[in-house]
Amino acid sequence: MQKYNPKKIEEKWQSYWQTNNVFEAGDSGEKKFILVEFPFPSGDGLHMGHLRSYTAADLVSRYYRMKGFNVMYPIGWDAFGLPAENYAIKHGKQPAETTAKNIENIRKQLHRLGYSIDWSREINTTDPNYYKWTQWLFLQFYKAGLAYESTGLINWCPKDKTGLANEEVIGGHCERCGTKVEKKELRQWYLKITEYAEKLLAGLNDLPEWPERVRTEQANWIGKKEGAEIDFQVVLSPPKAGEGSPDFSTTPQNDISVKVFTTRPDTIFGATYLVVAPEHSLIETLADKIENIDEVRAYAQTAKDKEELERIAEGKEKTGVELKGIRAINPATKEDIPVWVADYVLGGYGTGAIMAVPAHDERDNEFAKKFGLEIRQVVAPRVVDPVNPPREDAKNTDRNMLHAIVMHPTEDKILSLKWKTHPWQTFITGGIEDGEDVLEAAKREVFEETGYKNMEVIKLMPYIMRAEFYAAHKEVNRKVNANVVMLKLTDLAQEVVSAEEQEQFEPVWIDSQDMKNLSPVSELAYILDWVENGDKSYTGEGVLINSGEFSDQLTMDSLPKMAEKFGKQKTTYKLRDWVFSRQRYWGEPIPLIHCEKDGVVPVPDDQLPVVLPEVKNYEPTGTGESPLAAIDEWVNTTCPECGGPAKRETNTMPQWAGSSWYFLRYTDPNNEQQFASSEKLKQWLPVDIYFGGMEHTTLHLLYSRFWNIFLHDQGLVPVSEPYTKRVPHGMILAEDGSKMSKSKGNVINPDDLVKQHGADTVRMYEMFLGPHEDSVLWSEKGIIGVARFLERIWNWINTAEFSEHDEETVSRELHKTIKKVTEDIEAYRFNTVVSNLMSFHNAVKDSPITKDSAKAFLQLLHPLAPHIASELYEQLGGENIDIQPWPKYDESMLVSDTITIAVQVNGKVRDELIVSTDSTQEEIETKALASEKVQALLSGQSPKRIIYVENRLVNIVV
RNA sequence: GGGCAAGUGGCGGAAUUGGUAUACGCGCUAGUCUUAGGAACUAGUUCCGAAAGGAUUGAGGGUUCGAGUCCCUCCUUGCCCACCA
Repeated sequence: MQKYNPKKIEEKWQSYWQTNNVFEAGDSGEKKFILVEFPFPSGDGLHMGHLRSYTAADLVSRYYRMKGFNVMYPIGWDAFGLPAENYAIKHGKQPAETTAKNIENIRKQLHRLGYSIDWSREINTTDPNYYKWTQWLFLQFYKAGLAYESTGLINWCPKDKTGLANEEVIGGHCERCGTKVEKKELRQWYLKITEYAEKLLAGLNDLPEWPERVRTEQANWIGKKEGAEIDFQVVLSPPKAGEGSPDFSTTPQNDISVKVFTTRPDTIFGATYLVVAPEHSLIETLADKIENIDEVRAYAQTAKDKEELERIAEGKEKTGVELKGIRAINPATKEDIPVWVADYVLGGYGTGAIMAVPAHDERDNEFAKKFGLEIRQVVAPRVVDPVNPPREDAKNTDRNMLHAIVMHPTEDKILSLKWKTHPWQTFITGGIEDGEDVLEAAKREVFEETGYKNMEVIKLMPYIMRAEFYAAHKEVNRKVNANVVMLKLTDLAQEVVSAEEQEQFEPVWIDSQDMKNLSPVSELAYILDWVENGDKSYTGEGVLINSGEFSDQLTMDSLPKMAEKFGKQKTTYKLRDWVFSRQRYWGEPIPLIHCEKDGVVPVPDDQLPVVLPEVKNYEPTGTGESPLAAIDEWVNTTCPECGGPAKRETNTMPQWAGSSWYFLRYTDPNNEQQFASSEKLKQWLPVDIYFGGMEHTTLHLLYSRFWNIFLHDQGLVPVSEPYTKRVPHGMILAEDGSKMSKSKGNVINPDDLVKQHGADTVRMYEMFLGPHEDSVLWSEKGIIGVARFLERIWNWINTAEFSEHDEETVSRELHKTIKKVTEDIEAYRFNTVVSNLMSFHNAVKDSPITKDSAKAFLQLLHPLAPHIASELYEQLGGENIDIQPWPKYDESMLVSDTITIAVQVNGKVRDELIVSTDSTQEEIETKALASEKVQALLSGQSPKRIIYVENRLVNIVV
C-alpha cells in the first residue's frame, strides 16, 4: 500500500482538472452563479480570510455540480487601487509590473488549493479591454446627470494623499492604512448615490436571503429619517438705544432665513433658540452684522479643526457661542429667539442647522442648562386610565394638580396617604388653585392633609404629565396636568388635621423603596424614573401643551400637520454622495475632457478606453492634484466637440469602480460589445450566492448594488438586485484572539500550510474551525485532527476488503450521513459537514462495507477534500467523481429495528430502554415502570401521570 | 448613548418543533507496539465524589411533566453606528 501522499495526488488531480477544463461553465442546464469577492493582487498573496470564502464557495460549487447544475465559479483580479500602488512604490517598481507578478503568485495559490474555478473567465480590472467598460459605465452615470464635479470639504488621507469617500472612513481613520483622516477643501467628482438612497433601501426588502445583520447595517448607513424642513427668519437687533430690551417687531426684516431640519416639528412651540453648525454659511453671510464675529469665527475655526474623535473624547461637554446682534423668529410663537453656533450641530447632516427644543431633546437640554437658555415644555406624557378612559360624550374639564413626595427629616422614608374611601395608598396629592404657585400649593397640601408644617422644597420634576380619565361621580372627563414636587420635612412638628380630611385618609410613613407600590397613580413610572435618574428632558410622544391652536392634540397626529404649516415635510438620508475621484496614478482615468469653450465633454465611445499612460514618476503629489496632471503630452488633447485645445481630467477612479460591475463581466468576459446584448447577462444573472467579508457591507456591496440598480434603470442589466444570497464569513483570528497582522507577526501563510499538510487538509480544517459567519480562532494544533482523519480514510479504503452487502449499521449510518451532509451544505453549516463525515468513519470503520457505499462516502467527502476523494474514487474503479450525481438517501433506511427510549422520573433521566420500533406506548410505559431504578425512586408511590414522547422518552411524574 | 449578535468542558465547538446536554476535533491520562519519536493504534476524559449519588449550558426569576432552546430582569463580550436634530 502506498502511504497517503497529499502532494503527489493533489498535483495529479490539479493538472487533470486543468488540462481537461473540467470546471468550465456550460450553456445548458439550470445555472448556479457562485461568486466570491475577487482578490486584489497583494504581494502577500492570499490570506486566511480568502481561504474561508473561497473554500466555502468551492464546496458549494462542487456540490451543485454533482447535483446536476450548470455551475459558474469564476475569478479575477481587482488590481487597480491604493494597495497595489503602495506596494509598487515600496518596491520601487511599476504597479503594472508588480501587479502582474502578484497575480501570477495568487493564481498558483488558487490552483494549489484545488478550487474548481472556471479559468476561461478570468478577468483583470487593469486590462484596458476591461476598464474601457468601467469608463463607459462612468459615462452612463455622467450622461444621466449622476456624476458631477464640485468643490467641497472632503475626507483626505494624509498618508495615501488622496480624497476618500465617506464609506472609506472607518471610525475617523482611513479604511486602507488606518491613518487619521483630515478634512480638505478640494475639487472632486461625485457620483450621486443619494439619488438612489430610496431604491437602495427599498431593494433590501427584496433580499430575503441576505443576513439580517447585513441588511440592517446597510439600512443604518443609508440612514433614512422623516421630518420637516422649516425656515426661521433672521432679524437684526436694532442699534443699542439705552437699556431697554430691543423691540424686534420693529426691526427691519431682511430676506435671510435659516433652514433647519427636524424630526420633531411637533415641538416647534418649544424651540427657544437656534443652533447652526460651525461650517454654516450664515456666519459669513452676516459677518458684518454679527457683533462678536471675531469670537464666533475663532470658535468655528477651532471646532472645524477638531477631529470627530476628539469631540467625542471630550465627553460631549457642550460648547458654543451666541451670534450677538441677530435673532431668529420662531414661526410658531412669532417670538424672537437667540442664534448660536455650536459643534454639536453637524455641518454635513440635514441642513447644518437645528431648532433647539431643550425641553424635549437631551442634547439641547444639556446645552440650554449650560448657557442658561429657556426650557419650555410643549409635550406632556399622556397617561390614560385604562379602567376609566375618557368618554366621547362627556364634557372635558381641566385641572392642575400635584403629587408631593415628602421625605422624612431623618429616616429613609416617605409620607403616603392611606385612603379610607378607596383601596388606595398614594403620594400626598391635591389640586392647585388658579394662579397659585406649584411649590406653595405643595406645602399647603402637605400641611392640610397631614398636619406637618415645617418643610423645604428639594426639587420640582422638570415636566408635567397629562392624566386623562372619566370621573364617574361628576360625569365629566378629567384632563389633569400633574406636577411632582419633592419636599423634605425639617422636623416632625404636626398640627391636628381637619375632620373632613381625617375621614378621607390617614398619613402613613413607608420605606422609600416601597414608593413603587403606591397606587393608583398612572404617572408612577415617570415619577420613579425621575427619582431614580434625575432631571431629564422628556423626549417621547404625548399630548401638546403651550402650543397655541395645537394644544391638547396628540403629537403623533399633529406632527405632519405642523410640518406642513410651518415648513414642509422632508426626508433626509445620512448617506452622502460618493466622492469618486482619487489623486492617485493607479486607477482608471476618468474619461472626461475639459474644454474652455464647451466645458466638460465626455470622451466619445469610440475613443475608449482612455489608456492610463506609462510614466516614470507616479507617486502621489499630496497637492490634491493627480500625478497624471504632470504629463503634458497626455493631459493636452483636443476637444471632441470643437476640435480645439483641451485638457484631460487627471483624477482617477477609486478602487471600488472596477469591482462595482465585475460580476457582470464574468458572464461574457471577452465581449467587445459588453452591453449591446444582454443575452449572457440574462442567462447568468442574478448571482445566486455571493461569498465575502463583513467589512464590505457599506463599501463594495453597497456600491455595486447602486451601479446595478442604476444600470437596470438604464435597461442595460436584466435584474435590479445583483445578488440573491449573501454569505459573509467571520474573521480568522490568531490563537490568542487578536487580529492577524504583519506587524504582530502572527499571520498564517496558506502556502506553508499546504506544503505541510496538503490542500485537502487545509480546506477541510478551514471549514471545521467553526460556524462560517462567526469569528474563529486559528489553532496550530487543531489542524492535525483533520490531517489524521484524511490519513485514516486513505488507509481504510486502501486496506478494506469490500463485502457483498453492507452491515445494517453501515447502510443506516451512510443514509443518515448523506441526509445530514446534504442538509448542512444547503444551510451553510460547513463545520458540521466535517464532523458528520468523521462520525461516519468512526461508526463504520470496523464493519463490512460494500464498494458502492464507500464510493458514496467519497462523494460526500469530495466537495471538501476533492483530491483524496478523486484519487480513492478512481482506485475503487470510479470515474469523474466531479460530475457523479450526488448520493440520495432513503428515509426508510434511517430507521432501525430498535430504538433507545429515555426513562425520566420527574423530568430527570433515570434509565434507558431499548425497545423494538413496533412496541406500543402501553408496552413501553409498562417496561419503564418495571425498571429497577424507577421502582427504587417510586418507593411504592403510584405515578400521578405518565408522559410519552414517541421514539424519545417516557416521563413518570410522581 | 443607540442597534445587532453571542455567552455551553482545559480549548474550538455540537444539540430538528422545548424531549437522553457536552456530538466532532484539539489537548490531557493510561496502555499497546516500537528505530522511547512531537508517529500510529486502543481505552478513558463536563464538574464534585472512593462509591452510591449529586451538580451543571453567564447570574437570578418565570412558564412547563420537561428549558441550552420560550418569557422577564441583570451581567459580560464582540460587531456596527454614534452629539445624525
